Amino acid sequence: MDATRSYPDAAAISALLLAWYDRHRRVLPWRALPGETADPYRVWLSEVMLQQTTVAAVRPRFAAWVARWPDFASLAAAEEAEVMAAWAGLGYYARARNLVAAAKAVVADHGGVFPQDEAVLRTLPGLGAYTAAAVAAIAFGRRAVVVDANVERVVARLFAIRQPLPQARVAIRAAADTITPDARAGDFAQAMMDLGSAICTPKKPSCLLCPLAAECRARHEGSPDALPVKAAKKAKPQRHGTIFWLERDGAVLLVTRPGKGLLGGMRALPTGPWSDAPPGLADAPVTADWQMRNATVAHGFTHFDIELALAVAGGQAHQAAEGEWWPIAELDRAGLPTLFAKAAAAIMRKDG
DNA sequence: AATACGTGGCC
DNA sequence: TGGCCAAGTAT
Repeated sequence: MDATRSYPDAAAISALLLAWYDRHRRVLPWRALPGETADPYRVWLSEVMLQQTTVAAVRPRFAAWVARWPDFASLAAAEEAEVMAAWAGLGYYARARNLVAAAKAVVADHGGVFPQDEAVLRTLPGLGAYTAAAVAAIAFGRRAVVVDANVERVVARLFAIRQPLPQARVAIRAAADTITPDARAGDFAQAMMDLGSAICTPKKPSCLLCPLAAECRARHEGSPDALPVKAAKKAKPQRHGTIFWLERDGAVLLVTRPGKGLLGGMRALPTGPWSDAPPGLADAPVTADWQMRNATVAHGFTHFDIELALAVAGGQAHQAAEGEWWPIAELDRAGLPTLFAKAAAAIMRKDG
């Protein structure tokens, strides 16, 4: 390249990237086709579903969701338990609670019309800095600095920002601001994310296919795959617990977990305390002839791993238990988080 | 600022 | 196969 020219060059980047996007943009169910107007509800819903969640996982869930709750009004009127069950398996369940709360706020506080202003969007539950900016840009064409993990990676490489994350976020955001155009802000944001997803990947980026290669400082300096630098991960603690499977007349006892915290608001199998050592039969939901199974269920959360023992009882009369008796044949429809779906599957396999 | 908060796919 | 990673938010 011309050594006398400075790079990365903001105007060149947005023009090159938008031209690339016009040729290579992904077709996604929530994304407007060229010339179409985006549906703000669908944009918002997709952005929330996509928080820390892959396109492949979201795709079928998005279709089912919009078939059931096609707009803010229907979602605002939905039964919370049904919403939580519909979210089961997607993780980060506060997102589902916040979807309902935000839909109610749109109806109650904004006349049923989704606000277009980034700062107002930011006040809705579940819309943080990223999502408010993404919705403002993608749904409403507002200029907004949209920074997700893809943009962080692309920008860290374009500008060769070597400070480690998360401290680099300030510099990355400032750099992203300099390359965000006034026009086609939504396309620019989606283009950055498509580029990060398909070309400027975390490992083995395809620089030979990258429309921004000539503008990329990390590329010129030799090792774009080394950026962004990330802080070392902490070790995950190992915890232990017991899941209690109580059967009666072809039904199993389910509880609803407290509204906040881990798996908050979700249907679940009863568990005892989760601790550093196997707790055995402590805190069983009722007094019964509990039998410990040999197998255990292992599950990894973001910040700890857990191994759960399985205790089974049934077949005799016992005291009233708190919860719902759920037909085992319909357990698929209970909306159990993956951890409990795994445990139920293990128990019903009989090897559990 | 640091931590809590899920899950599935990929290599 | 186990670590890494994903269109983050709330507190």
